[in-house]
Amino acid sequence: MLTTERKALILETLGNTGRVVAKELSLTLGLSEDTIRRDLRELAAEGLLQRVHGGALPASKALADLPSRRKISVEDKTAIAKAAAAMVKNGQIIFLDGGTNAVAVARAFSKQLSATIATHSPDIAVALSDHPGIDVELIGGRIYKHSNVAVGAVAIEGISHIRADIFFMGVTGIHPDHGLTTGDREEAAMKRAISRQSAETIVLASKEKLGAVSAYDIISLDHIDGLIVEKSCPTDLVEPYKSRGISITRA
Amino acid sequence: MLTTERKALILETLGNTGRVVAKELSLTLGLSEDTIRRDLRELAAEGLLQRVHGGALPASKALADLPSRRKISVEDKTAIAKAAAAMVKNGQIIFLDGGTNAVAVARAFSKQLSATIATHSPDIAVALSDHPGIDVELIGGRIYKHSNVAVGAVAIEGISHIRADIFFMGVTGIHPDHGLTTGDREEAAMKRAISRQSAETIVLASKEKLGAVSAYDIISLDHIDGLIVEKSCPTDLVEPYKSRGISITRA
DNA sequence: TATTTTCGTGCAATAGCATGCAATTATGTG
DNA sequence: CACATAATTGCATGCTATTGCACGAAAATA
Repeated sequence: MLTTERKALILETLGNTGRVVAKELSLTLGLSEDTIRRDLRELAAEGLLQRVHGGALPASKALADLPSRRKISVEDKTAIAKAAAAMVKNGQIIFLDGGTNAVAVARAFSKQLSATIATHSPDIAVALSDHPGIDVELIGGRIYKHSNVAVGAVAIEGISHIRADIFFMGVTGIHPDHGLTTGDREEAAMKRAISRQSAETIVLASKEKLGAVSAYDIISLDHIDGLIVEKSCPTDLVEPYKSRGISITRA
Repeated sequence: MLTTERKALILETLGNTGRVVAKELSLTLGLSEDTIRRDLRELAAEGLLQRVHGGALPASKALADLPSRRKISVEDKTAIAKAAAAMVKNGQIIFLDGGTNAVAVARAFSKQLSATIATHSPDIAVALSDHPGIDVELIGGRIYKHSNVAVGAVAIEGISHIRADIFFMGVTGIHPDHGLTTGDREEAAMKRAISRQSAETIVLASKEKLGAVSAYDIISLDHIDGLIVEKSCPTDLVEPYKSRGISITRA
């Protein structure tokens, strides 16, 4: 049995049944579990499936999609979130982006904090609903399913009436030459509009975002004021941003 | 059974039914309660659900916030919700109120339904985020903590630009003489504004609301078109509304 | 208050994992 | 064809994750 053939078979099985188990595969195919595990590891590295203890699950299914994204370095994400949350002072008005990073920031706010959080993400609004000191200003609009945030003309209009002290922005790519980018045009427009209304724009950049470039431009690096990265992030990766006068926070 | 798969299943069950019980899960899945409890604890740590004694509730705070309210006849509520959801036809524009009743309606929409749902409740938006056929139009504004919905001038303004086919309204009181009432002034204003923009206004009235009166008027009975009550509701309680030409649906 | 159910923690057994290594089998290359 | 190189595979090793059980604490219930 050819390796490639076997991998195709694994993916096919996964597609049909929604899951594969390493042990079962080794029995079915008459190979050691080690080989199967190796295959699974490689397929996972290619992003074709999601590796879990005991086997694998589909990579793309909405059900499997979110938990896997969530799992990418949970500790690091909360570290970034804590650092961001600590920057907020009482009485400030903060714009919080959508996305898992931003939800982590919302969760990280101290219960003593008293501030106003503006957001176009219902998830953020829900996450903050039991926070006694925080006023939430929700931006309405058409909900863009892919990332569950409000977008469109209504949302842009809503943003234009708020001026914030800080905008905590999530991105999918930050690159020395190409600046900030994200995978969706509408979202890019939202981020751009929010940034314009904010005194400071600070980017939440988990490791995998540094040096990455996505399809749609948000803004150039000139427009951002700060960058929060993990402590574990290599110095040379952030150097290009530091030299442009962007303040780096290591969380 | 893979651990990850199991956790996904728990979350799915939670999404469908609004609650999970540790003991039931252990029986269903053939695993010890310890394992289930461990899963629930971990999911809670990730913020994916809210752990409670005996099981777990959805993470969306405002929904689980009032477990006392929730305990009041869960089946009846989903029956009302199902009846409401069944009234919606493809292509319609629906206004959904905030509150537990309305969230139940959102959950009850068939996966085949293709419609636009406008709402000033982030909880509704989140509940509908994985529904493929539904466009969500979110109304922004200041979030009113008590019930977790957008209120205020911005919200009223947002409503004024949408015209809906049906408004499913939640109330805290419906009375033959005093009409529809609710416990908060801002909310009353929102409901009034939404009702004005909707061709039909239908009230979701679980048993305990009938004959009850709260502090703030919403609108008189003349302005409502339908009433959905539980099947178990005594006939004489709904008679006053029927005689005024309001169509009664028993769920 | 008394009783039962549910929790959380520590613990041990099992299953699954990554890594390095050696043997075998393809794949080039002269 | 001969030889070197690379890929593939299974095995041994030490490590991690998962699970069920026991036991005392906490919470619900009567």
